[in-house]
Amino acid sequence: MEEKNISTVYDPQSVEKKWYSFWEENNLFHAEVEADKQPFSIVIPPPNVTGQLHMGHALDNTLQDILIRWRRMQGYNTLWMPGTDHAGIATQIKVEEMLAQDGVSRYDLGRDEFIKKVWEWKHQYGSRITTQLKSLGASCDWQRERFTMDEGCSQAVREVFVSLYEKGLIYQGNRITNWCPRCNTALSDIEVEHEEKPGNLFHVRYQVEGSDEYITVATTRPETILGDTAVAVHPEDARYKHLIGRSLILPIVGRSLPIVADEYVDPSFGTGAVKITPAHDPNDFEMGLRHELTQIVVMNADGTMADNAGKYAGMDRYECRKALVADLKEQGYLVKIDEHSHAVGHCQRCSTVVEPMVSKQWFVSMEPLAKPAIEAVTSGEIQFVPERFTKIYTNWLDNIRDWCISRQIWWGHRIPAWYCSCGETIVSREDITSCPKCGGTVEQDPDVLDTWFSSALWPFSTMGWPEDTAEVKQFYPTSVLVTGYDIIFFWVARMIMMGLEFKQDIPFKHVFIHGLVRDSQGRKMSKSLGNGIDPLEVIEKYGADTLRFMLITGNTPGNDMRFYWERVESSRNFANKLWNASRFVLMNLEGFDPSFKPSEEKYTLADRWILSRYTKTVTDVTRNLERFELGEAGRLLYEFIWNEFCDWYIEMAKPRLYNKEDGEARGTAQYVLWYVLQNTLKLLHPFMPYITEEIWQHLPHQGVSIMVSPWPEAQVELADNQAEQNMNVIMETIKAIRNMRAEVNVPPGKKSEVILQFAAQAIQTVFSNNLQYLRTLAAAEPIEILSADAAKPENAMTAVASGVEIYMPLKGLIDVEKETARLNKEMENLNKELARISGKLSNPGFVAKAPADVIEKEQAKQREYEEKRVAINERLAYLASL
RNA sequence: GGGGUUAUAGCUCAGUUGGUUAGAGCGCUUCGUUGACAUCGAAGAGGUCUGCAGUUCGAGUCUGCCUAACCCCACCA
Repeated sequence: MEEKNISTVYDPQSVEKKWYSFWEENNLFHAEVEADKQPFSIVIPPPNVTGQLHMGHALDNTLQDILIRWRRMQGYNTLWMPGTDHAGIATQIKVEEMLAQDGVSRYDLGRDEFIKKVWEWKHQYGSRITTQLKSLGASCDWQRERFTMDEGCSQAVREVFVSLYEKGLIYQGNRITNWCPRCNTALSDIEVEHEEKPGNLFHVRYQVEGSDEYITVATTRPETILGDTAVAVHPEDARYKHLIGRSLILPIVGRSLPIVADEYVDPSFGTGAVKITPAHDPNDFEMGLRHELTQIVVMNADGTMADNAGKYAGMDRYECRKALVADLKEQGYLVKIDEHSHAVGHCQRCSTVVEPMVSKQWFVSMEPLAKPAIEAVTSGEIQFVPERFTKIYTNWLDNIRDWCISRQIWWGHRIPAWYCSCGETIVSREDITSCPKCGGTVEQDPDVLDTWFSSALWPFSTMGWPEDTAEVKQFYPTSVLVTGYDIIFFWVARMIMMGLEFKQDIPFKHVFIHGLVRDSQGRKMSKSLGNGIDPLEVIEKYGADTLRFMLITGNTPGNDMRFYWERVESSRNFANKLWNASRFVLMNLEGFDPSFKPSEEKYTLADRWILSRYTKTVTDVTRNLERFELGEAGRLLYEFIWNEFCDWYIEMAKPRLYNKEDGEARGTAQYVLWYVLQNTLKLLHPFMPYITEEIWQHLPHQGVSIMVSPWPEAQVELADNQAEQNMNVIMETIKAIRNMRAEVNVPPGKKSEVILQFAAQAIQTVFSNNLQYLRTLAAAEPIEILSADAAKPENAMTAVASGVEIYMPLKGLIDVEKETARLNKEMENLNKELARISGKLSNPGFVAKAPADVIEKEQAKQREYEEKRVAINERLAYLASL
C-alpha cells in the first residue's frame, strides 16, 4: 500500500473538495420516493438569498447534517430538502443599495423593472449561500432545491391565501399597526423589538371648557397631542368624576375634547387622566372605538408630521416634539417633565423607532389556527427538544393577536386581491383583468405578503403541494425541524398552524432547538459589533470537520455557546489524532486480508477489551443520537478514539504487529485494528464526514462511500465485562508503575525492575498471561512474581492496585521520608473513602432500602480498599523500622 | 408585570432516569525527539458542585426559598 507516504499532518484542504464532488457525482444526496422504505426527512430552514453563511447557519446545518447522515446510514429513505428564502425587505434593501451606487432609486425604475433587477440579482448571487453550505459538508438533495418565490411555492402561497380568505380567516381592515417610517411598511407585532430606554414623561394641563379647572395628563410622545380627540378618566375617580361628560380645550390647537370615562384608565398611575389619540396609539385606538371618537392622523408614513399637524406639518416627528414642548412651555401648559423609563418599539430590521399608525392592512385571524397548534404540542404529537420550549411556544399562542401580513414593499408575493372602481374586492387564485361584477378594469393590491407567510408553508410547499405529489405522501410530515430558539414564533409556530390547517397533519414530529453561537465574551455575534467569526475562515484554516466537531461538542441542546479558537484547535487536534492513528493502522496492514476472521482463542485480553469497549460505544453513541444529544455522542467518540483506542489499544497491539514470525497473532491484531477503526469511522462519519471518508477509502472496504455504508450495530457477543475488569487492573498497575518512576525521575529509556504480589490466584493468572503490557507500557523489566506468603521486598517503592501489590526496588536507598509521605497521602485518601463506605454500610436504612447491586458494589469496594490499606500499613511499618 | 435559563477546577463547559474517589478542553507544574502523532506522550497540582432549608438510606442531580447574571414576552399613558 502506498499509504506509507501520507503526511503526518492531516490537510483538510486537499481532501474536502474532492469528496464533496465525489458524493455529488455518485448522486448520494438524492432521495427518490420509495414508498416501501421508511422515510426520514428534514426541510432546511431556508437561509436568506442575500445571506452569507454565519456561525448560526453553520451550527444549524451541522446538526441537520449529522442527523441526516446518521439516518441515511441506518437505511432510511432520507431527504434533506434545501432551499432559500426570498427575504422580502432584506433583499429589497440589498438591491436598492446596489442601484444607489449608480444613483438610481427603485422609483426611477418602476415596479416591474425593479423586480426584474431583483431577479437578476438573485440569479447572479443567490447561490452564494448554498455554495457555502456545501463547503460545510451539508448533504442536501440539491436536485430538489427550492426558493420561496419559485413557481411551486408561489402557487402554494396563492392557494393558502385565497383559501384562508374564503374561510374568513384572512380579512382586510383599517386598524392600528406597527409602522416603520424608514422601511415605509407595516410590520407584524413580532417584528418589533422592545427596548427599555430612559425617556421623559411630559405633564401637560388641559383647561376645562367654561371653567378655571385644569386636568393634567401625562404623555411620553407629546407630538401626538395634535391628534388628541378626548381625555379619559376612570369612572370612579373622585378627582374627575364631576367632569365626566364635560369638555377640555386642547392646548395649542384649541380643539374641544370630551372627557370620557373608561375602565382602562389606572387611577393610580400618573395623574389618573389619559389623553386619547386614536390614530396613533393602540390603546387609544381601542378606546376611540368604544367612545366613537374621531381619528385624526397627524403623522405621515415617513415619520414627518402631516397636514393635520397645522404649523408643525412637514417637521420630523422628533423635531415636532421639541418644538411642541417649547410651545407648551411658553404658553404655560407644560406642568413638568419627569424621567421615565419605558419600552420603545424598534424595527427588527433597521432599528428605527416604530410608530403605531392606522392604515388599511391584511390580517390573519390567529385564534382559530392557534388552538389546534397548541393542542398538537401539549398532546405530545410534536415534541420540543429540549422540552422547556413547549411552554414558551404555548404561552405565545395562548395570547396571540392577529397577524398583519401585508407589507408596503415590492419584492415578495403580491397579494392576490383586485379592486374595482365599482367598489368590489376580488380575491382570486387566478390573476384577473376585469371585474366579474361590472366588467370594469381592476387593479391589483400593490402590497406583498410578509416573508414569513411563505416560510410557514415550507414543509409542504417544497414538496409540491397543493398537488398531491408522491413526495408529499412519503416525506410529509417531516421527521424533525432543527432551528434556533429565536424563530420559534416567526416560523415554527406558523408552520405548525399552516400544516394543521392545510395538511390536517403536523409538519414535523420533533422540533430540535439550539442556541446562539456567541463570541468569546458571550456577546451576540453581530455586524455592528464586528465580532462575528466567519465560518468560512474556520473552514479554510482548519477544515469543515473541525468546525463541525467544535460546534457540536461542549454544549447542550437549547443553550448558547461561546466561540473560542482554542476549542477549534482542540477539535483540529482530535482530527489529527485520528489521522495519525489511522496512518499507523494503514502502515501495519501489510499482508492483511480483510476476509480473514481470527479464531476466538487467538484474541488477546487487549483485543477482547477494545472490542467490548467498541460495542458499548456503538450502543451509547446511537442512543445519544436518538435523544438528540449530539454533543454527548461526539464526546463519547472523542474519548473512545483518543483515550482507549489510541492511548491503550494501539500501544498494546504493537508487539504483535512488529513480530512477523507469528502470522496468526499479527493477523489477529491487524483484524481487530481494522475492524474497530473502520466501524468507529462510521460512527464518527456524521460528525466529521470528510476525514472519515478519506481514511475509510484508504482502508480495505466494501461499497462506494462510507456515507452509504451501514450504521454499525452493537454486538452483544463482543461485550466482555470480565475482560474490561481485567484490563482495568492492568492499566491501573501500569499507571502506578509510571507514577513511581516519575516520582524518582527514572529516565524513560531506563527499565525498572518490578515485583508483583497478588491477593488471589485468578488475578495472578491474568497478569502472568499479560506481562508484556507492563514491559512495553511501563518499562517494567525484569518482572518478578512473588508468592502470596513470600516476604515483601526491601528497599523498594510500593503501590497498590486492586488485588495487586507493586514493588519497585531501587538501586540506591529509598528516600524514606518522601516514600512515607507518598504512602501516607494514599492512606489518607483510602481512609476517607473507607469512612464514607462504612458509614453507608452501617446505616440500616441504606442496607434495608438500597438495591442489592449498589450494596454489593460498596461491599466490594470496601474489601478492595481494606486490602490496600493493609498492604500500605505494612509498608509504612517497614519504613518506620528503617 | 409575567415567564424562562444559568450558577460545577484559573477560563469555557460536560455530567443522560438520584448510587464510581465529580470529568473534559484550554491554562499551570515536572519530565520526554523509545519505529502513528510535539496539532504528541507520561506524571501531577487544582473543585466544601452559589447559599440556606427540605425530600431520601443516599442529592452536583429532585423540591422550595435566597442571591447574582442573562434572555424572552407584555398596549400602564
